[in-house]
Amino acid sequence: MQDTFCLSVSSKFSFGATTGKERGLQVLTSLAADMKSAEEDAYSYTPNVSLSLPLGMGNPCLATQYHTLQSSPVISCHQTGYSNDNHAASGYYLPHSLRPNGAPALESPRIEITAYSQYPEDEVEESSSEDHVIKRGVNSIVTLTLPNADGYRDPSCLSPASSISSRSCNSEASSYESGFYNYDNSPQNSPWQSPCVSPRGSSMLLSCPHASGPAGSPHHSPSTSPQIGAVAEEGWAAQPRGSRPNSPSCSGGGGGNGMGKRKYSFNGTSYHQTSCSPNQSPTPSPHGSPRVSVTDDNWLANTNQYTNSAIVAAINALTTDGVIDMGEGIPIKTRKTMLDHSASMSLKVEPGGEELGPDGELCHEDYPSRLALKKESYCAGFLDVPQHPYSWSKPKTYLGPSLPALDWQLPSCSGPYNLQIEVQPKSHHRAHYETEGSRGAVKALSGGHPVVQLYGYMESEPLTLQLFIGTADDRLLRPHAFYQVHRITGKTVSTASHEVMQSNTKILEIPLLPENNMRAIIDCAGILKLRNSDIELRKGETDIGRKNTRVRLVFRVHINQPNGRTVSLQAASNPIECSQRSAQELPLVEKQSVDGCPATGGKMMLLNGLNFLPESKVVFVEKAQDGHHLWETEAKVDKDSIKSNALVVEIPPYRNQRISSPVHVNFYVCNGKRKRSQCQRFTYLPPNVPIIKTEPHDEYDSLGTVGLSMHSTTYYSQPRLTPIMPVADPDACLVGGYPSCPPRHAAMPSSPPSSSPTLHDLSPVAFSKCLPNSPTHAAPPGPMAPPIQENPGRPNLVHPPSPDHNSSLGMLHSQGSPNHLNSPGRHSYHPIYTNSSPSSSPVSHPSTPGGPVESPFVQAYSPGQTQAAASSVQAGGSSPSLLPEDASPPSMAITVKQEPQELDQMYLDDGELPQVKSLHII
DNA sequence: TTCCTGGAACTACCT
DNA sequence: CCAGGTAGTTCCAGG
Repeated sequence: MQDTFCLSVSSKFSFGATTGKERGLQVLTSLAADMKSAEEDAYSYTPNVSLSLPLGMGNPCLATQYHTLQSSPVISCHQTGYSNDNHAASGYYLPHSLRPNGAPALESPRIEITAYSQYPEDEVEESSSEDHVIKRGVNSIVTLTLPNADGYRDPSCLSPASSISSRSCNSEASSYESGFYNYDNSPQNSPWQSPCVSPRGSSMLLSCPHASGPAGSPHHSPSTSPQIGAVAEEGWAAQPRGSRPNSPSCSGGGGGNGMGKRKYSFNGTSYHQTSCSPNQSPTPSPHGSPRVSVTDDNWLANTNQYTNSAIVAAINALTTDGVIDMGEGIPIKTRKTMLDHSASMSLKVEPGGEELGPDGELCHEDYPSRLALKKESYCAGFLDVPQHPYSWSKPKTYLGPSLPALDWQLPSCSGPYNLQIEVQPKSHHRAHYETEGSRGAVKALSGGHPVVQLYGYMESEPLTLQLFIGTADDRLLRPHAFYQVHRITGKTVSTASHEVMQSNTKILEIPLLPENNMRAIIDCAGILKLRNSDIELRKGETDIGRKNTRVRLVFRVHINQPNGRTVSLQAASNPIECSQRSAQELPLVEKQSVDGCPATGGKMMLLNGLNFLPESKVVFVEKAQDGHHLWETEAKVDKDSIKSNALVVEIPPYRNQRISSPVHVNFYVCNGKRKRSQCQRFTYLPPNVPIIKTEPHDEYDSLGTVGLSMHSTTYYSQPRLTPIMPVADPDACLVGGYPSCPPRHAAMPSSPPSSSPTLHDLSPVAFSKCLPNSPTHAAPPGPMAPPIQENPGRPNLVHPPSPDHNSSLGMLHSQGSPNHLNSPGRHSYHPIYTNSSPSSSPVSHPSTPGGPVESPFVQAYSPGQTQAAASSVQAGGSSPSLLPEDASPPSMAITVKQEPQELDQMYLDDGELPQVKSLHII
């Protein structure tokens, strides 16, 4: 953590110093390195680390910083709200843990930053209890120069690639680039919001003292963005990419790889890009800002979210102030850039015809000459969006700082609310490159499109459903660095949407209307693939693009509560394979009729999926934590029953017929060397244990009981698990392993909740695994944030968790629960999850811990509670009962930071080693 | 004309 | 260092 801190700080400096592109790069690089180290540390699971983690789950450091930067101003507010009022809440995002720890000033600062990011210092001060901390944080934040950090990642990554391609400009790239800027800009923070919102937002903010003043500043908010811009610039500098040209140049085809080698020398160029990018993104910003003001206002009025947005806006306004402060650390140049970007980038306005005029104009204006070319596209993008009854005008606001970072793990249900994916997306969707045309929207197996519905929401105000592309690996769910959601427009698209950049992640915002039963058909979301080389060049980026081709659609909804709190729910889809090749060659197991059976085996299991061949084999394997194969056997496949999409296998007897507790193993379908499906979970049960059937949708429930994996979920999750397993403790991950998860948490240290979040990051893997639903998600660990956020200034309230399901559970599910999707109704989640959740919860969420059901949230908010909860959860939750094995300490004891989850598996299978960045044994 | 798609060529990298 | 294979990225063409 400390390191992290230092890093961040350094980054700032760098920033300041960085004026020089190259230097900036270097700095960035160094920072990145630091960042990584920090992350690793976090993973390592040091208390301190844990703290850091909260910031950026996936990329904690970076992300965090980003947020921080952006958020910094905001943060103060939030904190106020959250932290002050809710310790728990704060913990939630913030690292209570820190406090618990006694958190050194350092830590606390970070955390807060990360979590909310964005409060004006003033606000911070206001915050009472945590104020001190917060202030520190703020200060630190300011000092941190978060912006820089942000800049790093974002800029580098996105901008480069995206910016380059013309398309990129338009679509994703633009978004990307914009994203950079956006990030900061990110609606929330940024600019546009602030502008629009500000007025109302201010009012909103009023609730939060902090906000008040600032509101006016909204416009200023951009200032905040500037920071970002600065970052971005530098980052960009790193990458040259003029545009596609570069990439292509790199290689004809494979160029991408080569790109990685691209040198910063280009930076200068990149710089431009950066600037450009902003422009591109600008569209958004420009539009956004102007429009926003209008729109936002409307929104605010209309939606709760707005409320949030309003808050955000207020924050932004404040931020502005804050920005200024921050500005100190940042080079003037940078600031300007940032500002611009922010403005431009922040939002892409879509649709609304309303915006069209303005947007288009704005966009053009903002854009640099270069952009001009692309401008059209951008603008077009905005304009294009089909109108809906529902007007988007102001959407995004809520993105604001108050909202949890994208890498935070959130529950899918809380109290009466339950966000579910009613219709899951197909397991394969070929993502398109910026150099390609769109490959259309993600589709559902049925041929339609994914459907998401929010249950339990009885208000008349529409809400905004956020969608972004998340990872599908074992680690905690977080925005996928190599993929971005791509907004699809056209006659065939019935759902309105608009893009927003948050951090480096593009978010598609879709209206959830009461008249539609709070149900949205996701026919407007495609997936953009970013060149690996572009992303890997980002500072702070630790993930590897190669074979990291699985993603999940992550949906979020933020519901404002009468008490001022905001309930944030998240649901992640089943994994989606995005590569052309794998989609054509690799077998895929989508469903398994049985999750487990007695050790004697002999039962038949039906597998549904894709690419099954007559020569397909089904192999059951059991790996030790260290990855060693303990057992492997080929199951008998009923050749006669093999179809491309289904096959029947006879479950082989387990090596030990006398197991006293469930044993988790994996199995996969193999079509040949290197052509094997992801590992699926399977549990051998003691003779007297009832067999659980996986039913496609309900599984969770059953699982809950047994802790068995969920079928569908399993599919992908397993893979992840697999990787993890080898490394850390597979078991933990294993479905059955849920218990294990808890243990981990426990192990995790309870580190104070605060820390926990961070920690979670580490543990995430485990979590993810644990979480049946979304293996991927695993929301886990660390970052799980309580579903409910308190608004600034508010006391910590506890939300009654949803009675139905343990809120905590729900939360867990949400993320992982693609399965859930199927059964919309099912809110209920398995306690098991809860257990798992605990793990996750421990950290951030109280909610998670919520295992306890209702109060999870509360816990989350109150640090103390959180911890307690977490621990309790873990301990109790771990459901030792569930699986002794899982409980097996090993899992708990060991925390591994893995790289791309999937990768791990894949690599492992291939012989490639999953990368274990660090393995800590507690 | 634009958007989608499906296929496949190219190239870099890994084994 | 070379060959074979794999995977990422870019192109092309048809609906």
